[in-house]
Amino acid sequence: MARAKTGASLPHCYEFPMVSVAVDCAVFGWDINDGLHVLLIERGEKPFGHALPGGFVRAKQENLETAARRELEEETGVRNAHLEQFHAYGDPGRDDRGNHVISVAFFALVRRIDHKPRGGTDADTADWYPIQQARSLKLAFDHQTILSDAIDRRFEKLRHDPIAFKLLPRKFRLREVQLLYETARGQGDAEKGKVDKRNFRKKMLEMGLLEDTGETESDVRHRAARLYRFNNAEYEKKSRQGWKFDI
Amino acid sequence: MARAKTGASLPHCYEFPMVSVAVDCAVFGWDINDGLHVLLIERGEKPFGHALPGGFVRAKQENLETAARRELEEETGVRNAHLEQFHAYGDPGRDDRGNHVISVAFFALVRRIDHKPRGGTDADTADWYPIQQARSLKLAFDHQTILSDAIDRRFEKLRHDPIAFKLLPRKFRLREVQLLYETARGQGDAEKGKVDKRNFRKKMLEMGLLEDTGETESDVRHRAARLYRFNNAEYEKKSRQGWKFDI
DNA sequence: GGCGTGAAGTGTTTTATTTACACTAACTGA
DNA sequence: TCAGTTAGTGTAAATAAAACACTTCACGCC
Repeated sequence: MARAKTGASLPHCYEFPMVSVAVDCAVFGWDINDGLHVLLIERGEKPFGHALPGGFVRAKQENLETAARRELEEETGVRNAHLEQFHAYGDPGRDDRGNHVISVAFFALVRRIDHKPRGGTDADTADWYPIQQARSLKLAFDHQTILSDAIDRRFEKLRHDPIAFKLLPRKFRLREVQLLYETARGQGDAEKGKVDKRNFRKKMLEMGLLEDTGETESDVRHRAARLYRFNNAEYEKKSRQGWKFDI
Repeated sequence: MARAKTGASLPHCYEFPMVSVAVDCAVFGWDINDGLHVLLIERGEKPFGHALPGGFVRAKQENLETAARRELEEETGVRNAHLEQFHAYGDPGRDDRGNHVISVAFFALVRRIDHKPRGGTDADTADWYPIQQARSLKLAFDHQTILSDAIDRRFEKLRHDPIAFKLLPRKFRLREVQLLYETARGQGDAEKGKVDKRNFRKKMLEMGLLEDTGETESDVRHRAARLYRFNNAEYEKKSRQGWKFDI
Protein backbone atom coordinates (compact mmCIF):
# COMPACT_ATOMS: atom_id res chain seq x y z
CA MET A 1 0.00 0.00 0.00
CA ALA A 2 1.48 3.36 -1.02
CA ARG A 3 1.72 6.11 1.50
CA ALA A 4 0.27 9.56 1.03
CA LYS A 5 1.81 11.47 -1.84
CA THR A 6 2.29 15.21 -1.86
CA GLY A 7 -0.74 16.86 -3.33
CA ALA A 8 -3.07 13.88 -2.77
CA SER A 9 -6.18 14.53 -0.76
CA LEU A 10 -5.72 13.86 2.94
CA PRO A 11 -9.19 13.40 4.33
CA HIS A 12 -8.31 11.53 7.54
CA CYS A 13 -7.39 13.96 10.30
CA TYR A 14 -6.31 13.42 13.90
CA GLU A 15 -5.35 15.43 16.95
CA PHE A 16 -1.90 13.85 17.22
CA PRO A 17 0.59 12.64 14.62
CA MET A 18 -0.10 8.96 13.97
CA VAL A 19 2.02 5.88 13.81
CA SER A 20 1.41 3.63 10.80
CA VAL A 21 0.99 -0.08 11.40
CA ALA A 22 2.41 -2.64 9.02
CA VAL A 23 2.80 -6.41 9.07
CA ASP A 24 5.76 -8.30 7.62
CA CYS A 25 6.18 -12.02 7.12
CA ALA A 26 9.29 -14.14 7.36
CA VAL A 27 8.04 -17.10 5.32
CA PHE A 28 10.04 -20.30 5.44
CA GLY A 29 9.47 -22.86 2.74
CA TRP A 30 10.43 -26.46 3.30
CA ASP A 31 11.34 -29.01 0.68
CA ILE A 32 12.81 -32.38 1.53
CA ASN A 33 15.24 -32.24 -1.38
CA ASP A 34 16.31 -28.71 -0.97
CA GLY A 35 16.10 -27.65 2.65
CA LEU A 36 14.73 -24.39 3.95
CA HIS A 37 14.30 -21.27 1.87
CA VAL A 38 12.97 -17.82 2.70
CA LEU A 39 10.44 -15.94 0.62
CA LEU A 40 11.60 -12.47 -0.36
CA ILE A 41 10.17 -9.89 -2.70
CA GLU A 42 12.09 -7.51 -4.86
CA ARG A 43 10.48 -4.14 -4.36
CA GLY A 44 9.06 -2.27 -7.35
CA GLU A 45 9.19 1.05 -5.52
CA LYS A 46 11.44 2.88 -3.10
CA PRO A 47 13.31 1.67 -1.22
CA PHE A 48 14.30 -0.79 -3.95
CA GLY A 49 15.95 -4.08 -3.15
CA HIS A 50 14.90 -7.23 -1.36
CA ALA A 51 12.43 -7.20 1.48
CA LEU A 52 10.09 -9.41 3.43
CA PRO A 53 6.57 -9.48 2.06
CA GLY A 54 4.25 -7.23 4.02
CA GLY A 55 2.34 -3.98 4.04
CA PHE A 56 0.01 -1.72 5.93
CA VAL A 57 -2.89 -2.84 8.04
CA ARG A 58 -6.27 -1.54 6.87
CA ALA A 59 -7.75 0.38 9.78
CA LYS A 60 -11.12 -0.79 11.08
CA GLN A 61 -11.22 -3.59 8.52
CA GLU A 62 -8.91 -6.37 9.62
CA ASN A 63 -6.85 -7.68 12.47
CA LEU A 64 -3.12 -8.26 12.34
CA GLU A 65 -3.16 -11.84 11.17
CA THR A 66 -5.73 -11.11 8.48
CA ALA A 67 -3.59 -8.26 7.25
CA ALA A 68 -0.57 -10.54 7.13
CA ARG A 69 -2.47 -13.17 5.15
CA ARG A 70 -3.81 -10.59 2.75
CA GLU A 71 -0.45 -8.99 2.10
CA LEU A 72 1.22 -12.35 1.72
CA GLU A 73 -1.28 -13.41 -0.89
CA GLU A 74 -1.25 -10.08 -2.71
CA GLU A 75 2.50 -9.89 -2.92
CA THR A 76 3.50 -13.50 -3.38
CA GLY A 77 0.44 -15.64 -4.04
CA VAL A 78 1.12 -17.70 -0.91
CA ARG A 79 -2.06 -18.86 0.86
CA ASN A 80 -2.91 -21.01 3.85
CA ALA A 81 0.47 -20.65 5.49
CA HIS A 82 0.96 -21.54 9.14
CA LEU A 83 1.35 -18.02 10.57
CA GLU A 84 2.34 -16.86 14.00
CA GLN A 85 3.10 -13.42 15.24
CA PHE A 86 6.44 -13.10 16.91
CA HIS A 87 7.56 -9.53 17.52
CA ALA A 88 6.68 -5.89 16.89
CA TYR A 89 9.37 -3.55 15.62
CA GLY A 90 8.82 0.10 16.37
CA ASP A 91 11.89 2.32 16.22
CA PRO A 92 10.84 5.76 14.96
CA GLY A 93 13.50 5.67 12.24
CA ARG A 94 13.10 2.12 11.00
CA ASP A 95 11.19 3.21 7.90
CA ASP A 96 13.48 5.57 6.00
CA ARG A 97 10.62 7.21 4.13
CA GLY A 98 9.85 9.50 7.04
CA ASN A 99 6.71 8.16 8.70
CA HIS A 100 6.89 6.34 11.98
CA VAL A 101 5.89 2.81 11.01
CA ILE A 102 5.69 -0.04 13.45
CA SER A 103 5.72 -3.50 12.00
CA VAL A 104 4.25 -6.60 13.55
CA ALA A 105 6.33 -9.49 12.27
CA PHE A 106 4.97 -12.95 11.53
CA PHE A 107 6.77 -16.23 11.25
CA ALA A 108 5.30 -18.43 8.55
CA LEU A 109 5.85 -22.00 7.43
CA VAL A 110 4.76 -23.56 4.16
CA ARG A 111 5.51 -26.56 2.00
CA ARG A 112 7.59 -25.10 -0.76
CA ILE A 113 6.14 -27.43 -3.32
CA ASP A 114 2.69 -25.91 -2.79
CA HIS A 115 3.89 -22.41 -3.45
CA LYS A 116 5.53 -21.40 -6.66
CA PRO A 117 5.73 -17.71 -5.87
CA ARG A 118 4.66 -15.13 -8.38
CA GLY A 119 5.02 -11.37 -8.63
CA GLY A 120 2.60 -9.19 -6.73
CA THR A 121 0.30 -6.29 -7.33
CA ASP A 122 2.98 -3.62 -7.07
CA ALA A 123 5.05 -5.15 -9.85
CA ASP A 124 7.20 -6.73 -7.18
CA THR A 125 8.66 -10.13 -7.83
CA ALA A 126 8.69 -12.83 -5.19
CA ASP A 127 11.09 -15.73 -4.97
CA TRP A 128 12.63 -18.31 -2.66
CA TYR A 129 16.17 -17.80 -1.36
CA PRO A 130 18.32 -20.29 0.53
CA ILE A 131 18.59 -19.18 4.14
CA GLN A 132 22.31 -18.56 4.07
CA GLN A 133 22.00 -16.39 0.99
CA ALA A 134 19.06 -14.45 2.41
CA ARG A 135 21.04 -13.77 5.57
CA SER A 136 23.81 -12.19 3.57
CA LEU A 137 21.54 -9.88 1.55
CA LYS A 138 21.03 -6.30 2.55
CA LEU A 139 17.27 -6.10 2.98
CA ALA A 140 15.10 -2.97 3.02
CA PHE A 141 14.21 -1.25 6.31
CA ASP A 142 15.17 -3.41 9.30
CA HIS A 143 14.04 -6.58 7.57
CA GLN A 144 17.40 -8.23 8.01
CA THR A 145 16.97 -7.88 11.77
CA ILE A 146 13.47 -9.30 11.55
CA LEU A 147 14.68 -12.21 9.46
CA SER A 148 17.55 -12.98 11.82
CA ASP A 149 15.26 -12.83 14.82
CA ALA A 150 12.86 -15.20 13.09
CA ILE A 151 15.63 -17.68 12.36
CA ASP A 152 17.43 -17.43 15.67
CA ARG A 153 14.49 -17.36 17.98
CA ARG A 154 11.64 -19.16 16.29
CA PHE A 155 12.98 -22.41 14.94
CA GLU A 156 13.29 -24.01 18.29
CA LYS A 157 9.52 -23.84 18.41
CA LEU A 158 9.35 -26.80 16.03
CA ARG A 159 10.76 -28.84 18.88
CA HIS A 160 7.98 -28.05 21.32
CA ASP A 161 5.03 -27.91 18.97
CA PRO A 162 4.20 -30.35 16.21
CA ILE A 163 3.80 -27.58 13.63
CA ALA A 164 6.47 -29.39 11.64
CA PHE A 165 3.84 -31.82 10.42
CA LYS A 166 2.16 -28.97 8.61
CA LEU A 167 5.24 -28.84 6.42
CA LEU A 168 5.07 -32.48 5.46
CA PRO A 169 2.74 -34.25 3.06
CA ARG A 170 -0.14 -36.06 4.77
CA LYS A 171 1.77 -39.31 4.43
CA PHE A 172 5.44 -39.05 5.09
CA ARG A 173 8.57 -41.07 5.79
CA LEU A 174 10.25 -40.90 9.19
CA ARG A 175 13.38 -39.77 7.40
CA GLU A 176 11.57 -36.61 6.31
CA VAL A 177 10.53 -35.80 9.84
CA GLN A 178 14.07 -36.28 11.03
CA LEU A 179 15.55 -34.04 8.36
CA LEU A 180 13.07 -31.32 9.21
CA TYR A 181 13.91 -31.51 12.89
CA GLU A 182 17.58 -31.48 12.15
CA THR A 183 17.06 -28.36 10.10
CA ALA A 184 15.18 -26.75 12.97
CA ARG A 185 17.83 -27.73 15.51
CA GLY A 186 20.54 -26.37 13.27
CA GLN A 187 18.61 -23.15 12.64
CA GLY A 188 18.28 -23.83 8.95
CA ASP A 189 21.34 -26.05 8.60
CA ALA A 190 20.45 -29.73 8.86
CA GLU A 191 24.09 -30.80 9.06
CA LYS A 192 24.56 -28.69 12.17
CA GLY A 193 21.54 -30.21 13.89
CA LYS A 194 22.19 -33.85 13.03
CA VAL A 195 20.90 -36.51 15.42
CA ASP A 196 21.16 -40.28 15.63
CA LYS A 197 18.69 -42.10 13.43
CA ARG A 198 17.84 -44.90 15.83
CA ASN A 199 17.33 -42.61 18.78
CA PHE A 200 15.19 -40.25 16.77
CA ARG A 201 12.90 -42.96 15.42
CA LYS A 202 12.53 -44.56 18.81
CA LYS A 203 11.52 -41.31 20.45
CA MET A 204 9.20 -40.33 17.62
CA LEU A 205 7.36 -43.64 17.53
CA GLU A 206 7.16 -43.97 21.30
CA MET A 207 5.32 -40.65 21.42
CA GLY A 208 2.40 -42.48 19.89
CA LEU A 209 1.35 -39.70 17.54
CA LEU A 210 2.41 -41.33 14.30
CA GLU A 211 0.24 -43.94 12.67
CA ASP A 212 1.66 -46.45 10.26
CA THR A 213 -0.49 -46.20 7.15
CA GLY A 214 0.56 -49.66 6.00
CA GLU A 215 1.67 -48.11 2.75
CA THR A 216 5.17 -47.60 1.44
CA GLU A 217 6.61 -45.07 -0.90
CA SER A 218 6.85 -46.02 -4.57
CA ASP A 219 9.01 -45.08 -7.52
CA VAL A 220 12.25 -45.21 -5.64
CA ARG A 221 15.26 -47.28 -6.73
CA HIS A 222 16.02 -48.54 -3.22
CA ARG A 223 14.15 -50.14 -0.36
CA ALA A 224 10.80 -48.38 0.02
CA ALA A 225 10.12 -46.56 3.29
CA ARG A 226 6.96 -46.93 5.33
CA LEU A 227 4.58 -44.03 5.26
CA TYR A 228 3.18 -42.54 8.45
CA ARG A 229 0.51 -40.01 9.18
CA PHE A 230 0.23 -37.58 12.08
CA ASN A 231 -2.63 -38.36 14.44
CA ASN A 232 -3.86 -34.93 15.40
CA ALA A 233 -6.81 -36.13 17.44
CA GLU A 234 -4.44 -38.10 19.65
CA TYR A 235 -2.16 -35.08 19.96
CA GLU A 236 -5.02 -32.88 21.12
CA LYS A 237 -6.12 -35.51 23.59
CA LYS A 238 -2.66 -35.76 25.09
CA SER A 239 -2.29 -31.98 25.13
CA ARG A 240 -5.48 -31.62 27.10
CA GLN A 241 -4.04 -34.05 29.63
CA GLY A 242 -1.02 -31.81 30.08
CA TRP A 243 1.38 -33.78 27.93
CA LYS A 244 3.98 -31.69 26.12
CA PHE A 245 5.42 -32.36 22.70
CA ASP A 246 9.21 -32.33 22.85
CA ILE A 247 11.78 -33.73 20.53
CA MET B 1 -3.29 10.27 26.50
CA ALA B 2 -6.79 11.34 25.51
CA ARG B 3 -7.97 10.91 22.00
CA ALA B 4 -9.32 13.66 19.79
CA LYS B 5 -12.50 15.24 21.10
CA THR B 6 -15.22 16.58 18.91
CA GLY B 7 -14.47 20.19 18.13
CA ALA B 8 -10.73 19.93 18.92
CA SER B 9 -8.38 20.95 16.17
CA LEU B 10 -7.26 18.01 14.05
CA PRO B 11 -4.09 19.18 12.35
CA HIS B 12 -2.60 15.79 11.42
CA CYS B 13 -4.05 14.52 8.16
CA TYR B 14 -3.48 11.33 6.19
CA GLU B 15 -4.62 9.70 2.95
CA PHE B 16 -5.97 6.59 4.70
CA PRO B 17 -7.69 6.07 8.04
CA MET B 18 -5.01 5.31 10.61
CA VAL B 19 -4.59 2.70 13.28
CA SER B 20 -3.56 3.99 16.70
CA VAL B 21 -0.71 2.28 18.47
CA ALA B 22 -0.74 1.73 22.20
CA VAL B 23 1.40 -0.19 24.64
CA ASP B 24 0.10 -2.01 27.71
CA CYS B 25 2.06 -3.59 30.53
CA ALA B 26 1.28 -6.67 32.56
CA VAL B 27 3.48 -5.87 35.55
CA PHE B 28 4.15 -8.63 38.05
CA GLY B 29 5.45 -7.66 41.44
CA TRP B 30 7.25 -10.19 43.56
CA ASP B 31 7.49 -10.25 47.32
CA ILE B 32 8.89 -13.17 49.25
CA ASN B 33 6.26 -12.87 51.95
CA ASP B 34 3.33 -12.28 49.74
CA GLY B 35 3.81 -13.96 46.37
CA LEU B 36 3.03 -12.48 43.02
CA HIS B 37 0.75 -9.55 42.43
CA VAL B 38 -0.31 -7.71 39.29
CA LEU B 39 -0.30 -3.96 38.93
CA LEU B 40 -3.64 -2.55 37.77
CA ILE B 41 -4.94 0.97 37.45
CA GLU B 42 -8.44 2.15 38.03
CA ARG B 43 -9.28 4.33 35.08
CA GLY B 44 -10.28 7.94 35.68
CA GLU B 45 -12.01 8.17 32.31
CA LYS B 46 -14.12 6.01 30.04
CA PRO B 47 -14.15 3.10 29.97
CA PHE B 48 -14.04 3.11 33.77
CA GLY B 49 -12.88 0.11 35.73
CA HIS B 50 -9.63 -1.74 36.13
CA ALA B 51 -7.08 -1.94 33.34
CA LEU B 52 -3.46 -2.64 32.66
CA PRO B 53 -1.28 0.45 32.72
CA GLY B 54 -0.51 1.68 29.22
CA GLY B 55 -1.22 4.33 26.63
CA PHE B 56 -0.50 5.63 23.19
CA VAL B 57 2.90 5.68 21.53
CA ARG B 58 4.15 9.14 20.63
CA ALA B 59 4.79 9.09 16.90
CA LYS B 60 8.32 9.92 15.75
CA GLN B 61 9.46 10.36 19.33
CA GLU B 62 9.89 7.00 20.92
CA ASN B 63 10.06 3.29 20.26
CA LEU B 64 7.72 0.73 21.77
CA GLU B 65 9.72 -0.05 24.86
CA THR B 66 10.35 3.60 25.62
CA ALA B 67 6.64 4.26 25.32
CA ALA B 68 5.92 1.37 27.69
CA ARG B 69 8.39 2.71 30.26
CA ARG B 70 7.02 6.21 29.98
CA GLU B 71 3.41 5.15 30.40
CA LEU B 72 4.28 2.87 33.25
CA GLU B 73 6.00 5.65 35.11
CA GLU B 74 3.32 8.23 34.34
CA GLU B 75 0.48 6.03 35.42
CA THR B 76 1.95 4.10 38.31
CA GLY B 77 5.33 5.54 39.26
CA VAL B 78 7.05 2.25 38.49
CA ARG B 79 10.54 2.65 37.04
CA ASN B 80 13.37 0.37 35.97
CA ALA B 81 11.20 -2.65 35.51
CA HIS B 82 12.43 -5.64 33.58
CA LEU B 83 10.30 -5.28 30.45
CA GLU B 84 9.83 -7.57 27.52
CA GLN B 85 7.43 -7.33 24.66
CA PHE B 86 5.31 -10.39 24.18
CA HIS B 87 2.39 -9.95 21.82
CA ALA B 88 0.51 -7.41 19.74
CA TYR B 89 -3.28 -7.31 19.94
CA GLY B 90 -5.00 -5.82 16.93
CA ASP B 91 -8.65 -6.73 16.50
CA PRO B 92 -10.48 -3.75 14.97
CA GLY B 93 -13.09 -3.76 17.74
CA ARG B 94 -10.87 -4.30 20.75
CA ASP B 95 -11.07 -0.63 21.79
CA ASP B 96 -14.74 0.14 22.31
CA ARG B 97 -14.28 3.89 21.87
CA GLY B 98 -14.38 3.55 18.09
CA ASN B 99 -10.83 3.91 16.84
CA HIS B 100 -8.87 0.91 15.67
CA VAL B 101 -6.15 0.62 18.30
CA ILE B 102 -3.51 -2.03 18.28
CA SER B 103 -1.71 -2.65 21.51
CA VAL B 104 1.75 -4.03 21.92
CA ALA B 105 1.77 -5.81 25.25
CA PHE B 106 4.74 -6.00 27.59
CA PHE B 107 5.49 -8.42 30.35
CA ALA B 108 7.20 -6.71 33.28
CA LEU B 109 8.77 -7.92 36.48
CA VAL B 110 9.64 -5.84 39.53
CA ARG B 111 10.42 -6.25 43.19
CA ARG B 112 7.22 -5.23 44.85
CA ILE B 113 9.01 -3.69 47.78
CA ASP B 114 10.65 -1.15 45.45
CA HIS B 115 7.36 0.02 44.07
CA LYS B 116 4.65 1.43 46.23
CA PRO B 117 2.36 2.40 43.39
CA ARG B 118 0.77 5.80 43.28
CA GLY B 119 -1.96 7.37 41.19
CA GLY B 120 -1.11 8.66 37.75
CA THR B 121 -1.48 11.81 35.73
CA ASP B 122 -5.04 11.10 34.63
CA ALA B 123 -6.31 10.85 38.20
CA ASP B 124 -6.08 7.09 37.87
CA THR B 125 -5.13 5.06 40.87
CA ALA B 126 -2.68 2.20 40.66
CA ASP B 127 -2.47 -0.75 43.01
CA TRP B 128 -1.26 -4.32 43.38
CA TYR B 129 -3.75 -7.20 43.13
CA PRO B 130 -3.13 -10.85 43.94
CA ILE B 131 -3.03 -12.83 40.71
CA GLN B 132 -6.12 -14.89 41.39
CA GLN B 133 -8.13 -11.80 42.20
CA ALA B 134 -6.88 -9.97 39.10
CA ARG B 135 -7.84 -12.92 36.95
CA SER B 136 -11.40 -12.75 38.18
CA LEU B 137 -11.86 -9.02 37.56
CA LYS B 138 -13.50 -7.74 34.44
CA LEU B 139 -10.83 -5.51 32.95
CA ALA B 140 -11.27 -2.77 30.34
CA PHE B 141 -10.81 -3.52 26.61
CA ASP B 142 -9.27 -6.98 26.06
CA HIS B 143 -6.93 -6.55 29.00
CA GLN B 144 -8.14 -9.72 30.67
CA THR B 145 -6.98 -11.65 27.60
CA ILE B 146 -3.64 -9.88 27.67
CA LEU B 147 -3.22 -10.61 31.36
CA SER B 148 -4.11 -14.29 30.94
CA ASP B 149 -1.73 -14.63 28.03
CA ALA B 150 1.02 -13.04 30.10
CA ILE B 151 0.46 -15.44 32.96
CA ASP B 152 -0.08 -18.57 30.91
CA ARG B 153 2.63 -18.12 28.37
CA ARG B 154 5.38 -16.02 29.91
CA PHE B 155 6.13 -17.45 33.30
CA GLU B 156 7.91 -20.44 31.98
CA LYS B 157 10.49 -18.00 30.71
CA LEU B 158 11.86 -17.68 34.24
CA ARG B 159 13.01 -21.26 33.87
CA HIS B 160 15.15 -20.65 30.80
CA ASP B 161 16.48 -17.20 31.57
CA PRO B 162 17.85 -15.95 34.88
CA ILE B 163 15.59 -12.89 34.89
CA ALA B 164 14.32 -14.13 38.23
CA PHE B 165 17.40 -12.69 39.89
CA LYS B 166 16.20 -9.24 38.91
CA LEU B 167 13.33 -9.81 41.30
CA LEU B 168 15.54 -10.65 44.23
CA PRO B 169 17.63 -8.36 46.38
CA ARG B 170 21.32 -8.32 45.47
CA LYS B 171 22.01 -10.73 48.29
CA PHE B 172 19.45 -13.43 48.70
CA ARG B 173 18.74 -16.76 50.38
CA LEU B 174 18.45 -19.91 48.32
CA ARG B 175 14.99 -20.36 49.78
CA GLU B 176 13.90 -17.15 48.07
CA VAL B 177 15.12 -18.36 44.72
CA GLN B 178 13.29 -21.61 45.17
CA LEU B 179 10.03 -19.95 46.12
CA LEU B 180 10.24 -17.71 43.09
CA TYR B 181 10.82 -20.66 40.78
CA GLU B 182 8.02 -22.57 42.35
CA THR B 183 5.77 -19.60 41.71
CA ALA B 184 6.87 -19.50 38.08
CA ARG B 185 6.37 -23.24 37.63
CA GLY B 186 2.93 -23.00 39.17
CA GLN B 187 2.01 -19.95 37.04
CA GLY B 188 1.64 -17.73 40.04
CA ASP B 189 0.83 -20.45 42.56
CA ALA B 190 3.92 -21.60 44.45
CA GLU B 191 2.12 -24.55 45.99
CA LYS B 192 1.30 -25.91 42.56
CA GLY B 193 4.92 -25.68 41.40
CA LYS B 194 6.59 -27.10 44.50
CA VAL B 195 9.91 -28.90 44.10
CA ASP B 196 12.26 -30.80 46.41
CA LYS B 197 14.54 -28.56 48.43
CA ARG B 198 17.68 -30.68 48.23
CA ASN B 199 17.37 -31.29 44.50
CA PHE B 200 16.75 -27.62 43.85
CA ARG B 201 19.75 -26.44 45.88
CA LYS B 202 22.02 -29.02 44.35
CA LYS B 203 21.09 -28.00 40.82
CA MET B 204 21.24 -24.32 41.57
CA LEU B 205 24.65 -24.44 43.19
CA GLU B 206 26.12 -26.83 40.63
CA MET B 207 25.28 -24.33 37.91
CA GLY B 208 28.07 -22.23 39.33
CA LEU B 209 26.32 -18.90 38.97
CA LEU B 210 25.71 -18.23 42.64
CA GLU B 211 28.47 -16.88 44.84
CA ASP B 212 28.42 -17.35 48.57
CA THR B 213 28.87 -13.87 50.03
CA GLY B 214 30.06 -15.30 53.34
CA GLU B 215 27.32 -13.32 55.04
CA THR B 216 24.15 -14.55 56.66
CA GLU B 217 20.81 -12.92 57.17
CA SER B 218 20.20 -11.19 60.48
CA ASP B 219 17.24 -10.32 62.66
CA VAL B 220 15.58 -13.66 62.31
CA ARG B 221 14.50 -15.80 65.23
CA HIS B 222 15.76 -19.04 63.71
CA ARG B 223 18.96 -20.30 62.14
CA ALA B 224 20.26 -17.63 59.78
CA ALA B 225 20.51 -18.50 56.08
CA ARG B 226 23.57 -17.88 53.94
CA LEU B 227 23.33 -15.05 51.48
CA TYR B 228 24.29 -15.54 47.85
CA ARG B 229 24.72 -13.20 44.95
CA PHE B 230 24.16 -13.84 41.24
CA ASN B 231 27.36 -13.80 39.20
CA ASN B 232 26.27 -12.15 36.01
CA ALA B 233 29.72 -12.04 34.43
CA GLU B 234 29.96 -15.80 34.76
CA TYR B 235 26.48 -16.20 33.29
CA GLU B 236 27.39 -14.15 30.25
CA LYS B 237 30.57 -16.10 29.79
CA LYS B 238 28.74 -19.40 29.86
CA SER B 239 26.05 -18.07 27.57
CA ARG B 240 28.61 -17.10 25.00
CA GLN B 241 29.90 -20.65 25.11
CA GLY B 242 26.45 -21.94 24.25
CA TRP B 243 25.43 -22.98 27.75
CA LYS B 244 21.73 -22.63 28.50
CA PHE B 245 20.16 -21.71 31.79
CA ASP B 246 17.52 -24.24 32.75
CA ILE B 247 15.96 -25.04 36.06
C1' DG C 1 20.17 -24.02 80.98
C1' DG C 2 16.96 -27.01 78.88
C1' DC C 3 13.36 -27.12 75.78
C1' DG C 4 10.24 -25.75 72.02
C1' DT C 5 9.89 -23.52 67.64
C1' DG C 6 11.09 -22.69 63.04
C1' DA C 7 13.82 -22.50 59.19
C1' DA C 8 18.59 -23.94 57.26
C1' DG C 9 21.32 -27.26 55.56
C1' DT C 10 22.96 -31.82 53.97
C1' DG C 11 23.76 -37.43 50.65
C1' DT C 12 22.51 -41.46 48.87
C1' DT C 13 19.76 -44.56 46.22
C1' DT C 14 16.58 -45.44 42.61
C1' DT C 15 14.66 -44.52 38.39
C1' DA C 16 14.23 -42.52 33.98
C1' DT C 17 16.28 -40.41 30.11
C1' DT C 18 19.77 -39.72 26.85
C1' DT C 19 23.58 -40.97 24.29
C1' DA C 20 26.63 -43.85 21.70
C1' DC C 21 27.23 -47.15 18.50
C1' DA C 22 27.09 -50.83 13.47
C1' DC C 23 25.07 -54.03 11.07
C1' DT C 24 21.26 -56.37 8.08
C1' DA C 25 17.18 -55.84 4.83
C1' DA C 26 15.01 -54.47 0.67
C1' DC C 27 14.85 -52.76 -3.79
C1' DT C 28 16.87 -51.31 -8.43
C1' DG C 29 19.53 -51.27 -12.37
C1' DA C 30 23.63 -52.49 -14.68
C1' DT D 1 24.80 -61.41 -9.01
C1' DC D 2 26.66 -57.58 -7.57
C1' DA D 3 27.05 -52.65 -6.66
C1' DG D 4 24.58 -48.78 -5.02
C1' DT D 5 21.37 -46.65 -2.03
C1' DT D 6 18.29 -45.96 1.63
C1' DA D 7 15.30 -48.40 5.34
C1' DG D 8 15.18 -50.45 9.45
C1' DT D 9 16.64 -52.46 13.95
C1' DG D 10 18.63 -53.24 19.86
C1' DT D 11 21.60 -52.92 23.66
C1' DA D 12 24.77 -51.12 26.93
C1' DA D 13 26.79 -47.12 29.26
C1' DA D 14 26.45 -42.65 30.97
C1' DT D 15 23.97 -38.94 32.65
C1' DA D 16 20.28 -36.57 34.73
C1' DA D 17 16.18 -36.44 37.55
C1' DA D 18 13.48 -37.87 41.36
C1' DA D 19 12.56 -39.64 45.82
C1' DC D 20 13.49 -39.51 50.34
C1' DA D 21 14.43 -37.70 56.43
C1' DC D 22 17.24 -36.26 59.55
C1' DT D 23 20.58 -32.86 61.91
C1' DT D 24 22.04 -27.96 62.73
C1' DC D 25 21.48 -23.54 64.35
C1' DA D 26 19.50 -19.35 66.54
C1' DC D 27 16.30 -17.58 69.40
C1' DG D 28 12.81 -16.94 73.10
C1' DC D 29 10.63 -18.71 76.95
C1' DC D 30 10.00 -21.13 80.99
